[in-house]
Amino acid sequence: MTTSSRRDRDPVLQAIAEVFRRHGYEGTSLSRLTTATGLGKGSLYNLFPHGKEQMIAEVLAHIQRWFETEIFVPLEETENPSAGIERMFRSTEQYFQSGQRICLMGLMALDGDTPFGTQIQAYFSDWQTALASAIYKSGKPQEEATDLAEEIVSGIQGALVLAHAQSDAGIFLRRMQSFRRRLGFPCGRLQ
Amino acid sequence: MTTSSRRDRDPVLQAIAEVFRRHGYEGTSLSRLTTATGLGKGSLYNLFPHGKEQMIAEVLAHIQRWFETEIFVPLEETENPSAGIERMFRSTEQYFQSGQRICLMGLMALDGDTPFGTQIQAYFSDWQTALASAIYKSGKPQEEATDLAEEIVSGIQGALVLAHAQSDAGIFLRRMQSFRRRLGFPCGRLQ
DNA sequence: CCCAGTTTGTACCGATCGGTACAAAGAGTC
DNA sequence: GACTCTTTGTACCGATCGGTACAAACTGGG
Repeated sequence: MTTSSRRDRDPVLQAIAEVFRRHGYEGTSLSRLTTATGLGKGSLYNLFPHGKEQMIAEVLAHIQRWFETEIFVPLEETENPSAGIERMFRSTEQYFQSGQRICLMGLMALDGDTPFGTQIQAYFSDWQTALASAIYKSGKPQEEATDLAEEIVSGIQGALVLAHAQSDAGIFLRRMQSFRRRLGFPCGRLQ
Repeated sequence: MTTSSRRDRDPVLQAIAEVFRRHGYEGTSLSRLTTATGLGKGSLYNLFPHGKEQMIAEVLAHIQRWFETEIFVPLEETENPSAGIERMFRSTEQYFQSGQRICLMGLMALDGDTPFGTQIQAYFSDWQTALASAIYKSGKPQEEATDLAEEIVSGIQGALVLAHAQSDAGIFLRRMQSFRRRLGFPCGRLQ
């Protein structure tokens, strides 16, 4: 551990994540990873001794951590639930680059038999729980809060799918506005 | 063309489609296809001379055709828009096996650089257009009809993602009920 | 029953897969 | 500058990839 090691891991991990997002787990080959990161196999296997599986595991863990600290915790802890929810919308729009970026958790959820089922499950249920809690605190009855949270969390995933299918980021942003309206946030009616 | 040829294509195509659904395009290997179909490579390349790419192309075309005749056209042509919409919900629930089955179009939309972008685009915009038309005919203003159609089409995709992530088909069915409610269909409030 | 045409299994192709071995190069310490 | 320890590029591994060649087995029509 002379110089880099820890310091250089993060940007490399980010580049790797983007490859997984674009090609899925099985479509991500080591050659794609070497070109995307600019590192040779030697360096990659030095940083991630267990290869592809360690890479995807660390990428997923990194995503989970980011959402946890940046979105889920603020959602649950805020004393101003509306502000917390609005912050979630903004962070989400930013993270997914207004719909141009895919949700790797959602992609992995569809991909079938990964060994990360429980991790993916936790990601989505954490999100929904945190959001439901904030909506509940904002004054809606518990039952409705849970239902709205499910609607929004799944709706975000669907918006990403549709936006990507149509190559139209506007769809994603429009859906996000629709969720705000649904929660009674002031943001103007349609469009 | 002595016996089978045309007749046997369909069940084989169905088995192939299931493999694509479970593993994505890049994750679908010829060995998986041979075991899933029970056919050897020789037979597969006899039915689909251009290999994997022809298979996925025919699978997508088959899906497109099915939705077109079974859902989109009835949606647009019905004189009773509410009945047409309810029929769409039922067909959709049935097709996706109450959320246990994945939407291959949605998966391909996420998968990135496929040569089927326009086909995928058409699938979703056809769906949205047909649904918006039915909602409009049911009495909602055009602007709202378009928005609701976008909400529901993307919402279905998101419901599939979430249901698969949580291994809980109930999520999908609950979302579908929510859409019905949203359109003013009688189906009881929450749950 | 024979024969044209089809369907099938098997062997094989070069390319690429994920992963390993290891020697050369780099970098911090003294 | 010599000595560690880490990082890197390269060559190589067996396995599998998508795809082809082709002879044997099958099939219905005459």
